[in-house]
Amino acid sequence: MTSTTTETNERSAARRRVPRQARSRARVEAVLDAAAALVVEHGVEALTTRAIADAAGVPVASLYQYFADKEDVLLALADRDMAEMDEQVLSDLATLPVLTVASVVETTMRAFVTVYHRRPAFVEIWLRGRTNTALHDYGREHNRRIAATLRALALETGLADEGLAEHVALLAVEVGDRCFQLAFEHDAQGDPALVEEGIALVTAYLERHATPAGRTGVPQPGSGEGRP
Amino acid sequence: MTSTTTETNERSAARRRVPRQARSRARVEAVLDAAAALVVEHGVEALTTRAIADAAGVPVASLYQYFADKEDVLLALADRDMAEMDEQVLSDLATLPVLTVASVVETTMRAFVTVYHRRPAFVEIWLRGRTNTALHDYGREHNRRIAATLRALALETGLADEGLAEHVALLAVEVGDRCFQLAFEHDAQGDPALVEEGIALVTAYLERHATPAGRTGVPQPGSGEGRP
Amino acid sequence: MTSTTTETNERSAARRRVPRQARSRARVEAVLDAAAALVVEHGVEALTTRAIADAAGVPVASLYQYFADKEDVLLALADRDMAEMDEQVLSDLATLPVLTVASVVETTMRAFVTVYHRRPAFVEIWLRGRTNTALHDYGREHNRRIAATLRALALETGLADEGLAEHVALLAVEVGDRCFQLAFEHDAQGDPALVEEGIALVTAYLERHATPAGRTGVPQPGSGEGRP
Amino acid sequence: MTSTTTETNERSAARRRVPRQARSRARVEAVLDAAAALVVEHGVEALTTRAIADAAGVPVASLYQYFADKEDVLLALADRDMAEMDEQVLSDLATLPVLTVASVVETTMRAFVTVYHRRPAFVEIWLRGRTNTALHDYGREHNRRIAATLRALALETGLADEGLAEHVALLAVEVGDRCFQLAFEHDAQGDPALVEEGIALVTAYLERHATPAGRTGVPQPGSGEGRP
DNA sequence: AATGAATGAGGATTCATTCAT
DNA sequence: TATGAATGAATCCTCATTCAT
Repeated sequence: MTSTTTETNERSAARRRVPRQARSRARVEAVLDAAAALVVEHGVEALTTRAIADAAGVPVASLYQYFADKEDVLLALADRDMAEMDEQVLSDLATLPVLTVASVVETTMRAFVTVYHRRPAFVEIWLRGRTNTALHDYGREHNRRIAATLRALALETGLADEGLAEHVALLAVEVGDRCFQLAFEHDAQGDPALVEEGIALVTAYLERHATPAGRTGVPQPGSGEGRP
Repeated sequence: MTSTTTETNERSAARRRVPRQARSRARVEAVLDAAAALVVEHGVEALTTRAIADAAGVPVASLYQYFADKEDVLLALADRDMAEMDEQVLSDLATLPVLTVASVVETTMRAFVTVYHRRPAFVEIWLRGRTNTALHDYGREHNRRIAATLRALALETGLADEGLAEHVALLAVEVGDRCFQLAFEHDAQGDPALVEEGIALVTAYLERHATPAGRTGVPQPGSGEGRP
Repeated sequence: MTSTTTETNERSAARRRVPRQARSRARVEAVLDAAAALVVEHGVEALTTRAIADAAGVPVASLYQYFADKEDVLLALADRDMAEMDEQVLSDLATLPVLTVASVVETTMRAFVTVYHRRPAFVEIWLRGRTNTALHDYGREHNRRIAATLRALALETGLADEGLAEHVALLAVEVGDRCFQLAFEHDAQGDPALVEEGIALVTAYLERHATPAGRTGVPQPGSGEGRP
Repeated sequence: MTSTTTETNERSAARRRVPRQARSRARVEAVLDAAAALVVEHGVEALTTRAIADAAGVPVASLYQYFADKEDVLLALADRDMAEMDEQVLSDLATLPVLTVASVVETTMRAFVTVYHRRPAFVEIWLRGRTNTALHDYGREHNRRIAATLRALALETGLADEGLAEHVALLAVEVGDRCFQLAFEHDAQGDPALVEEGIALVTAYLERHATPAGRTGVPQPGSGEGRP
């Protein structure tokens, strides 16, 4: 299995006019942290460049040294947590001795919940901030990437065969995503009942597209010599 | 069975400060038509009071005679089409001689598609306009109402029993909604494959919560003395 | 002879999005007066919307009620004085018992000087403010109009015949304009010697394109029953 | 006759804080070439330090190593072409066997046209870029210098006598300049008719200030032992 | 009921220029 | 000499909404 998303999920190239490498690490992080705090407190819609700059203790103009524009800050924020999300999913899946559609779905979705719990800002940005167009698009795009990765995993391991269309995988991810949005809408911890139902829902759907082995289980591939 | 939503779907009471009766019918319709056209052409985000007023040929200030605020226009627009949606769903369901979870889900979802095809503005507002906070909330609320109605129908007809939790019904509706969002994202007619998958997905999920009769079928209740 | 410019010189229609009639006279004048004062004091380049608004005692937003944008204010300012300029030219020309190229040129150019003396802001805007693109364009356009009007006069009265090309008239006006720019560059009253030279220059040039009568003189047409 | 302008036309001393010698020739030229290209493509107003730096492939900060500030780049650009202009005028004038006011004016003005044709960037900067304050001032200043030089030539050769005031010479140059601005406003090649008229105009004016010999002709001074 | 007029309240960006290294 | 990084300082403009009439 490979990374959930290719590299740390690079945002649309066109957008990133600012050389990421060049960013002064510490200050950039300060800006992101400040933005995250503001988002948790007031929501994505209320975020303004001045608020971020003030909270981070940098001039507004410096924001534009590190980020292409305001939305780029938001996307960087999403990127940061999403990278962690990807890692969590990967490492959790790696612990499974036996893979089934059900166990993969459950493990993946619980990994999401784990990160949501750890990152309140991510809940605000990723689950509740979708009214922001940039985040909306980012969400679609990332879901597409996740779907592709998980589909690849399923094909590699034999949980599914080529008959598993890409749009089916995407639908599963999108739908799981919506379950989380619902579960975390008013509840910072996520309504457990809704999370359970979400897992059941996605599982039920994907089992329809699974191979017999996908339902009964296949051993974790390369158990022992997994790739870095 | 009763109306899919109670009355013509009253938007949050607090919002509607303007007496509906008082509205000068013709002008209100002109405003809504103008807004609908603008939304179809430029999307929900680009809608401004002045644009609406200009397009409708009324002074901006008059908008506030008919609507509480800008978002109220949007909601009225949604209401208008949503009422039609509810009717379509009801009448289509009424034609079913035998109800099953599968047939109810399919009929309902196809009724949605029918209206989406008929109302391009509705696609723009309801499926693509969710970046607007008011519409986002309206969507959640309406989905909740649809879920309640359909759940009531399922309980009445025996497709499901009391064990069918409200949040399960809501999840099904929300998830179906997401399928439509995906299907209509770039395609004004809706990607047929995604629609099919959506139907399959919701059906698979709800059959898990159905009674045996829900899977085999129950006769259309009161077949012969249909509702008004 | 007709008006120097058709109507009060309407600025490019495209620009004027704001209905002039609707403007609350007094406030608009206040804005223009404030802007004029600022221009005289700090020059055209230094003019900002906030400075204008503050000086006029109106909110910045109100500026946009009366004017399409910042440049529109400048153009309105130019319009105001230019209308006066046109009138001065017309009435001064009307007093000439006999018209010659020389007398028309001299009278016209002295009328300009008269208005420049009366309107310091006009000197700043019209003669020194040409670094502003909008004013630059306005200048070209107005010069074109003046040239057309004066050429028409020359043809009507026989000072010149059809051989007087439009671009010749324009060149004469543009060149006279440059003389004024030079004369008033550092001198609020205009360097008299340069003004004289300017008159001589334009006269010498246009006499090359004049009819014999244009050099010897023709009676003021309609002397006695002039047009309204 | 001496150089049209003293040395390579030194821009206002105060401005040039950067030692010319110190400039890394190649990079300086790269910057100027890049700036010239940008000016031709987007006009003077659109020029920014970053655009120049990017196009030239040097860091923005390095610009300040070679030039005092942004406008200094523009002025250096103007200088470069203006030096060529001066040379063209001088060499063209040197070919005249007989000097008259008319031939000097015509030769000079045609030399300008020659260079305008050769240097599109110069047209953009010198003729169309006058909305830039620095260039506006540079223009005035250079015209003054040209006027002084040509007046000196006229006095030396006897085309005019001491009665030819400096401001007369300046007016002639300024007015010729305006003719070019008009001729090249929309036409990269310059409207020939306007150029002709301009020559006629300036000639007609200066002949009023010429000596009889200025009208009939004087031999090219030192024909045979030209200047270095 | 209708509306012309007014405005409060921001908000995102751009850019030339300067230093510390 | 070269330059990556930082930033001070403004600026224009939009828009929803409210009154007085």
